[in-house]
Amino acid sequence: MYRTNTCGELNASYTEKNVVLSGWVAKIRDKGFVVWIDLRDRYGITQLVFDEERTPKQVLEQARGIGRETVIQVSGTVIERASKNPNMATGDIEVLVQKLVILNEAMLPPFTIEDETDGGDDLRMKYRYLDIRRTPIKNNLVFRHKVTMEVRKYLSGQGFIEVETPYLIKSTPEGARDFLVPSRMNEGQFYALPQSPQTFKQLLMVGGLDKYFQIVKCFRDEDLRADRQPEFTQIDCEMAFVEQEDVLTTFEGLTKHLLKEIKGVEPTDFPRMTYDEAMQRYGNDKPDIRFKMEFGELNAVAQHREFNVFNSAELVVGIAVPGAATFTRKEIDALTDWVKRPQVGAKGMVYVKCNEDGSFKSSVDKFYEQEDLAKWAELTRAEAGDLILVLSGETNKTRAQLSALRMELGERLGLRKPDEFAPLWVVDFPLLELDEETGHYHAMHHPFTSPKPGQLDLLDSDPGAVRANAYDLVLNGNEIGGGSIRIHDKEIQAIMFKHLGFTAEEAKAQFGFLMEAFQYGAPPHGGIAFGLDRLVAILGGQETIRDFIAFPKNNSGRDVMIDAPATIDQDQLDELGLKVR
RNA sequence: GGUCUGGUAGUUCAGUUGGUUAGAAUACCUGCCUGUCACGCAGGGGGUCGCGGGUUCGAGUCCCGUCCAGACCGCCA
Repeated sequence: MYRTNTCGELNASYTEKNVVLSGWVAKIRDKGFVVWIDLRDRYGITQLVFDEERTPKQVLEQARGIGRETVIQVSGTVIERASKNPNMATGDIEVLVQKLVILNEAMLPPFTIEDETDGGDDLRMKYRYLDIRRTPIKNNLVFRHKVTMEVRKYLSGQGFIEVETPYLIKSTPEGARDFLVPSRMNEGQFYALPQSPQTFKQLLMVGGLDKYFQIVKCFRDEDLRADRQPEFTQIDCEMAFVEQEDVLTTFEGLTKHLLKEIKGVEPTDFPRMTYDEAMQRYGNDKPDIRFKMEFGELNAVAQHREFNVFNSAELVVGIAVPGAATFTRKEIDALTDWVKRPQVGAKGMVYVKCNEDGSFKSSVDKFYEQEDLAKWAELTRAEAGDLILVLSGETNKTRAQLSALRMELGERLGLRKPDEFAPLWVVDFPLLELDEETGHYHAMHHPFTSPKPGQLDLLDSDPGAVRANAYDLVLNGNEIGGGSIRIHDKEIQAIMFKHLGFTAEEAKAQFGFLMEAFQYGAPPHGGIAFGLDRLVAILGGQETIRDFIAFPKNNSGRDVMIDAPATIDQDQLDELGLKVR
């Protein structure tokens, strides 16, 4: 028997009991007459004690020579500590060791296995199995387990069943790039790994399963970010005989359940905002509504003077930064430089300080009267002591720039509190989006999304104006879920494909199986998919998802631990009929 | 595809205007220490300054190229 107890459970009630513990040597404190070893396992740390009076001499010497991260097994007696440590769960006791067995020696680890490690990200990823020994990472993985258990519990309780769908499927030209898998038995042909189980879950609805979910890996061969991995996990859901309202209600329920069970918070009903409103008020389709700083459009009160920058702009829009009138000229210049960086791309920035005495001091005093600036303050809901920042230019770009500035300031001013949760639904997304490079429209969500009733005719006259039965669940400035009511009619699906630039032949080749299924009695259906990694990270109060994934990829899509991707043998290539350029 | 930041001891970092033998902390090793828990004290070992080229009397420092890492833009139906 390797252990009678774990390193996290012993306390004063075990005093005088004989126990066997196994774990890793986290730390040795050799005080001469006495040696302490912190023994660590998944459950916690228990202090082992060896001394000159009570420990066999040979065991004491053994303890002195042991290295960090060695795996050991000890037998001994639980005793009350002479000096207790109230900061640890097992701090009242220690184990007086009589026998020590080295189960496996360890090389010196390249970084310290402590909560605040000295290891950088690169090293931690290379030795991820050591990183996982650290409490913060271990806790993140346990936390993720809790979230997925609650998801399964809740959805199962609501009558959903979990169904697995295939990972080896067919490549589709739309959307993200596919990861491809060559088929040995069908030389020259390839499977693709699914970007999502979209069509399969729709076919499950045609199959009559009615309520489906799956916690499932999805794959997209696109560049990574702090919150984006090439393989990631979705909570994928679909329901039959539902309208948008049914889906929103069901998954607002799931989200509330998670917030309650995981974070102990009970939010009110989630606010809803149309896409257009979100863009107008926050310049963003996933607004962080934990803080205000809402956009104020200033065209009407800023385009009647001799300031040509504003007069020639499609949009003049500002935000009021709370309490920021005290910013120095240097700080404002730095902010101006920040919005002028290529990543943001603003040409310049106008500021207005709202002084405590009700007067205004701005960078455009030469052009505007105090009463003009008072109107700006009114429209941006600025109060005395605030700083109004104004950008101008082409509408979409300017909104994106001001939104980036708003998020940055929210971050800097500490308004994006990780323990506060502000969910909302963004609804009525556009059905189509114009690709500025090609001049073609493509589906904003995906090609199976249904347009709002009665808007089919608009597809020809004004495609950009058609709204979809599509919705996103937004939490703290992150899209954590998105879905739609799907098309379940073959004719409408055919019209959609046509507007997306598919010929009838292409549509049949790519999605003929789906169109065919629709002819055999497809029920009205819709669903949603949550990004589990992102959801877990946000619930855990962090924005980077890597520490909530056991073995994540780095910035360039590499697994630096196993060193993948890698080249393969010529034999393997030959067998697959492949030639590498 | 692009923008920016970084790469110096096992690790995390400092290194001024280009100037003598490249430092600190931590980790590691040795010794001491009668209750530690970030133990303490004394001593010690440890460097291809990412790599290649250039400028210079002289390069960790400046220039060019390149590789690696991170953040972001594009991209992510």
